[in-house]
Amino acid sequence: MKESYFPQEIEKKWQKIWEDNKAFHTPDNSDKPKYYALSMFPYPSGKLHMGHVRNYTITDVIARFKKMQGYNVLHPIGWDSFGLPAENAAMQHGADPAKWTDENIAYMTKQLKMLGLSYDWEREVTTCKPDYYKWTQWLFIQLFKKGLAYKKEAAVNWCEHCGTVLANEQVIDGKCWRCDNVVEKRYLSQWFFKITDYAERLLEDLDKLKGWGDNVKTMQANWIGKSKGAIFRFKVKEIEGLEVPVYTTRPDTVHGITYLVVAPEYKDIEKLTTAENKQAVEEYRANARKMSEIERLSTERIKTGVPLGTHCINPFTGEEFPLWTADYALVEYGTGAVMAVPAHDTRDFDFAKKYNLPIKVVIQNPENPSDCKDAAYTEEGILVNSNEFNGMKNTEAKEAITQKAVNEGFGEFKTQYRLRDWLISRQRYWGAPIPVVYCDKCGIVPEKEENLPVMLPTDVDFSVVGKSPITTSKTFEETTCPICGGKAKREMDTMDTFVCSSWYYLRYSDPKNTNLPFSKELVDNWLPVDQYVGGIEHAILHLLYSRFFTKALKDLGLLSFDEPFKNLLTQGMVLKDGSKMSKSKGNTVDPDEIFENYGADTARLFILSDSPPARDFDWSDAGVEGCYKFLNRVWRLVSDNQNNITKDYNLVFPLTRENDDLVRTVHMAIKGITNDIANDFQFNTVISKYRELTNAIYDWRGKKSDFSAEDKNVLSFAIISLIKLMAPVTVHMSEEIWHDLGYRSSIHSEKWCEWDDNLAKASKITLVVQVNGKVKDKIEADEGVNDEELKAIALSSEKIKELTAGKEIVKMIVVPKKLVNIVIK
RNA sequence: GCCCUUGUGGCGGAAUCGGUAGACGCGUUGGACUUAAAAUCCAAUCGGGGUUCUCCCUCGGUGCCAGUUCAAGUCUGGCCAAGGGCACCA
Repeated sequence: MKESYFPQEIEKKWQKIWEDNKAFHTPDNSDKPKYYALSMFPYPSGKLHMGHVRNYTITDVIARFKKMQGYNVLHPIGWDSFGLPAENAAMQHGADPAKWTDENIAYMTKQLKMLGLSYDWEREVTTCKPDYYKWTQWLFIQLFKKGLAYKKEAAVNWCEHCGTVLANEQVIDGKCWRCDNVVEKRYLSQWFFKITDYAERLLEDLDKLKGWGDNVKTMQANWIGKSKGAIFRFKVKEIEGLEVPVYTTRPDTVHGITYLVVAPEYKDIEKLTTAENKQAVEEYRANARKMSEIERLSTERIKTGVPLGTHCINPFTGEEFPLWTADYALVEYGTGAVMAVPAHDTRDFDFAKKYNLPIKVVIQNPENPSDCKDAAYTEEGILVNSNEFNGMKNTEAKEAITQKAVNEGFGEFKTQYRLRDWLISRQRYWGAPIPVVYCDKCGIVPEKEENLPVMLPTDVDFSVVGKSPITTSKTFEETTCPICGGKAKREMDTMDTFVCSSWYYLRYSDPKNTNLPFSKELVDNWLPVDQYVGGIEHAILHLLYSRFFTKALKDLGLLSFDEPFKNLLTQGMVLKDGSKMSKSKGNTVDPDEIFENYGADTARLFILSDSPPARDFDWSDAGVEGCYKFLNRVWRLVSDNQNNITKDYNLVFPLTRENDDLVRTVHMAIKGITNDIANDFQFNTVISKYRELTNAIYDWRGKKSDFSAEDKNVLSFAIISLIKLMAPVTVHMSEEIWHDLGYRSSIHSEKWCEWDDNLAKASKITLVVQVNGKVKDKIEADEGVNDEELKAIALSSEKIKELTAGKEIVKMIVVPKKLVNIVIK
């Protein structure tokens, strides 16, 4: 064994051996129970960043730990390789997106291997390869046949910078999630997945996800946005047979309506506008169209609107009230029309104040009645001015009033969701083509399954501006109809990359299947994912889409489970000097440099050491240095003592006192480390326990001048246990030391260390003696003493005698083997 | 406005059940080794006060204010702050 630690040499050597031996290949058939550990797969952007390093290290340690615990572990990796950056590179540098992507994958693969990750490379999946996107297209067709994929004309989010539409989930604060440019509304015919059909199940099943954090679950619940209320239909006074339906969560306030608002884009708005009001309404609508989404949705903005000139009748009161249009009503939500009750809604109140509309109070707090002249009353209360409902609690009136509307035929109970259907078509080249053709005779027709994949054309011109490069292909658009065989045109849009990433974790179970995206047997065998690890930024997007896909594929009979990810760990960001690492701030740390200077084991150890995985992690050069020093310290511990370490050690009890203590310390470390990993993967405390154990062995060693046979056995036990406990983290160093100690097989196939509960505790206890809850003394006692003996020991302490002299002892509380509290008066 | 998460030394963070607050590390300070440096090792390190001063005693302390309890970082109620999510969603 070398005297000094040379990580670069060791790491290269073992990486090659593991690769040559296919050490991390996972068989489908095994007697062992399965465990599926998964990191969110990367976009091949070019180089790994520290966020990747953290993500993959966490999952790798979990995978290796579970393997040592006796599981058949599936730990795959792949590439989310469709998407705009490849296409932008093509446009800027004239590169071929496929080639650009391949080169990035090659480089990043090299980096992943340098990190010593235990991937089964035979299961690698790349979403931009035809053998993968064939099945993305096939799944699209299955969804289409089920009515879950459909095309419609709709107001959609358009990003001018990216030249494509976006899903609602990809618009953050009115801006594009990728380029941060302001998104505008356009009316376009686009492909959607009917995720709204699954709104209730997606919401309800969140309760099943015990292994997910509440933050992610509430984000999803908010996004789905379920609310319960009522639909009321109001007859229009001036137009026979025309009704305006509204959705409200406050049916209890229906007697307080003083006007009604429809969105500027409301479908019947032209019919509802009188000739005198037409010009003003048209102007208002034109203005609303021009406004950006951000401006329009700003809650800061003063509300505006114009009257339409027509009126509705409130069937509960017979009162007439005017119709207005105002852009605070949203066409996409509810019915696009709102009943306005200014007395009990702050938005309606502001609007009524501005336009001098009447305010009618119908809910009151009997203790402290308000006339609602200065502000809306939005709390609970008792109904007034509400005919037969007067005196009823408003919470009860909600149901009673809706029931009346149901009975009389002008309303119903209604549950409403905010979730909209998922817009999946993109006007871009580098994505999976939507496998659909347009035939003049047969209409919209899916491509025949045996013709899949619909290949991306390669004869395209990336220099075009203002349209998708795919439209420049001379071969792509013209095709024949799969039904009638006549001339037909292909769909020119490709799919959102989030479609590709919504099922990749299923493909890993059966990555080479050429007949199906995966066999039902294998997917049911491996899934659900036991531990998924990734960034919080996917809390809604990817995780919601994947849950939807799983449920839809279950309904299609392709698999048998309805949630894909049993446990989810959302790791925190990697920061430097308190802020997120980014190129623009110039505070990035290049993983390559760390590997080169310190080795992957140091990088792995450090990125796990300072913070629990879910929290943000502050990268510091001093911290890396500290971890490197620790590894050197461990190395020296072994190399300085190698003559006294034997792999065939044999502990014979009883041991001498000091040796007994060290053996107990090792057992405590095994127990503590195992429990810390089981308890939400607290790797930071795991690593502190590596250090404690190392310190304990050094202390023990410092007291020895020569070694007895027993000493050698105990030292061997301690050091070999330490190396094994560290193996999931410092994968190369542990393997090297293991072999230096004479073992032939890989440490990573070893069984995880076990502890004996009788030994995983100190032989002596420190009895804490409190008087009235304050610590007054600490006394060493034997581990086996009972409660009565502890009381006696406590009372025999000189200090305690002094403090209790002349006082009455009211009672004594004993915490077994720990503490005695003496209560005195 | 609503929802979620988090508040502990100079810093990152420990502390299964309510039972010794500050593990482990970083930083800092002092020391050993060395011609010197690097590396390594040893020691100290929450604050106030006291003292017979390398020992030791005492009071306070986990965002704030109350409460429950023999005992609260931990439980309950009410606040405050930071981060994140949603938001003219009727």
